Amino acid sequence: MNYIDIAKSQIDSVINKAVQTAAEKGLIPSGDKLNGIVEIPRDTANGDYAATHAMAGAKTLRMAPKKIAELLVSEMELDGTYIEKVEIAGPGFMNFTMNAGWYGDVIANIDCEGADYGRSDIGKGERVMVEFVSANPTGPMTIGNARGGVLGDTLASVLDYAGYQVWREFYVNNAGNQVDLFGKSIEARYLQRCLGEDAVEFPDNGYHGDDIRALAEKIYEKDGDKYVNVPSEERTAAFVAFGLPHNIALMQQHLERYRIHFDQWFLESELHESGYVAETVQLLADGGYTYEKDGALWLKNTAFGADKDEVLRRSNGFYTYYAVDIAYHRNKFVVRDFDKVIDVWGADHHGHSIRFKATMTSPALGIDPEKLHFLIMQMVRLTRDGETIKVSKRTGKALTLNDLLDEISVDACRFFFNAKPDTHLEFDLGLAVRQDSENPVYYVQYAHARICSLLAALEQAGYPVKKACDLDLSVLSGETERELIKQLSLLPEEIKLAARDYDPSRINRYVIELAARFHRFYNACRIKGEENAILNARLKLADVTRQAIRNCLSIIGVSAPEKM
RNA sequence: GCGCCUGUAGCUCAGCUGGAUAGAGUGCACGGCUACGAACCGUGAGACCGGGGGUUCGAGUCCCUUCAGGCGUACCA
Repeated sequence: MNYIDIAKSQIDSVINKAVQTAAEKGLIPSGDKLNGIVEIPRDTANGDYAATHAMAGAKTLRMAPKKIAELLVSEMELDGTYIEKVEIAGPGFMNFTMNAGWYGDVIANIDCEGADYGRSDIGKGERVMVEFVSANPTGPMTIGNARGGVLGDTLASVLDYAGYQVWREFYVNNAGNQVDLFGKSIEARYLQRCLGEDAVEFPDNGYHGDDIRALAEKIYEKDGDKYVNVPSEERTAAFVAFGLPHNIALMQQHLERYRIHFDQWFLESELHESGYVAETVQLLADGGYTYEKDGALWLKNTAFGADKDEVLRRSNGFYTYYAVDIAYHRNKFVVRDFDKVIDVWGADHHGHSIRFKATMTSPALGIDPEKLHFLIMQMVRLTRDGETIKVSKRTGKALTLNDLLDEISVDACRFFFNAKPDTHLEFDLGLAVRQDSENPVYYVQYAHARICSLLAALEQAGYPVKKACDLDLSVLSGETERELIKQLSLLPEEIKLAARDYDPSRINRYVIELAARFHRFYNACRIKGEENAILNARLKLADVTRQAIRNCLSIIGVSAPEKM
């Protein structure tokens, strides 16, 4: 249950009935619905909820906002609602205060829903795929993947809570140019290992990382110099066949460490081998959306509104990533029939996403482009002592995800990287180690641990937590108590908004505020030693807060420790 | 040049479909455990919301323009 919705809809209907009554009595010109909204005021002095209808209706009713508010309030029927009182303030706000019954029911509801508190069915069981990370298997994952991983995984959890049927997928680029380069890079290191550093030149644009040397070394340990005298093509093929599975297994291992688990690792090679890429390109050609130029096959993407055309098949006969991507998305929608697909991409792909969206409108593909959403996350800026560090996988200077996890706990890392997608995230390496004490994740975890020991201590003293329905929760009328309950009531709404806006970082901000309000309550209100009615009610409040924090941390993929 | 993202307190960032006196955290200065966890709480100082126009009862939020930074604009992915 969403007690925000309940309160808002009650207020909305009370206002609309008042408008009708006033119109019937001839106090206002018409009984049309007024356009205002019901919102939660920042300042608690302005009540629990505020309605703007009187101000919004000033023009159509040709009356002063305050006058309208006075009229409406005098015609309001509050019986049978959660509303305790209505006050008029400021330029014409109608401020509503909820009664103790509402506050009590918020707690009783959480008590009843438990681990499911926050769930809703706005997703209606639609099947949604979240494709994320999808890092090239040519090297280790970077700090950018650390961000994309948390973003995708947490978004998937949010969508799950919002009632979608979620599928997590990793797209493995195990074919194409970069893989060739990968093979040639290992080849060069291998030959250098066998014949000496100066024996062969390292390929232009090759992968310079130490991981490539390590792969060459592994091959040498296993097979010695048996590849020195075989044709280059055969040699690189063997190295790729060894290197890719090795790297993919490593990525899986590191992502599991990062608490990310995919439902599927989809291999690009399958699209080639099944002939699906060729078939998809043929569809576009048959539709008349392609042309040949300089020996290559081009897609008339400008016909779909893009700013440029794209090469689908290079003059050397190989398909481009673009053609393969089209085939992959056709597979997602046409073959696997997902209702919605979200691709989490870095900002360095945003130009591609715009052009790709245009391609998706092609009638030849049979895809509804509205079902595809790109979540573009901005780059992580790595700095050390305020200076920006340029990172590149090719030069091998990137800080890897696994290195990062050696320094920072998974909890802190996941919490830190669950930031708003469209902000440029700054990550200071000098601060990385200190991140432990600075990261707000510990603030939230502390609140959880605190509640756990509190409940344990009180239970030991003979005060176990009771069921909400056996308690008189109306005694929770203090300011810190009510502020905490209000925050608790907000969780289902927050998850809904996070799902709607594809912004799982809302959960971070929500749970920090929830922890803050608990700490405030805890400092202001004693539990032990109070008379039984108050003791039991406050204990219950602490208990449902623990539950809500737990649910949030579970969405973010952060542990909820009972002791710290 | 064109396209996308960003510009809010010293620093890192919130600000929901326009709403009341622009908020946190951190840092700084103070104060709070003979009381359920002080990894906590409270008080104070700190903001021409990048600049300039416009829309209206009302703009950090919408529109135009301008400046600054990031990322794109490959027969790489």
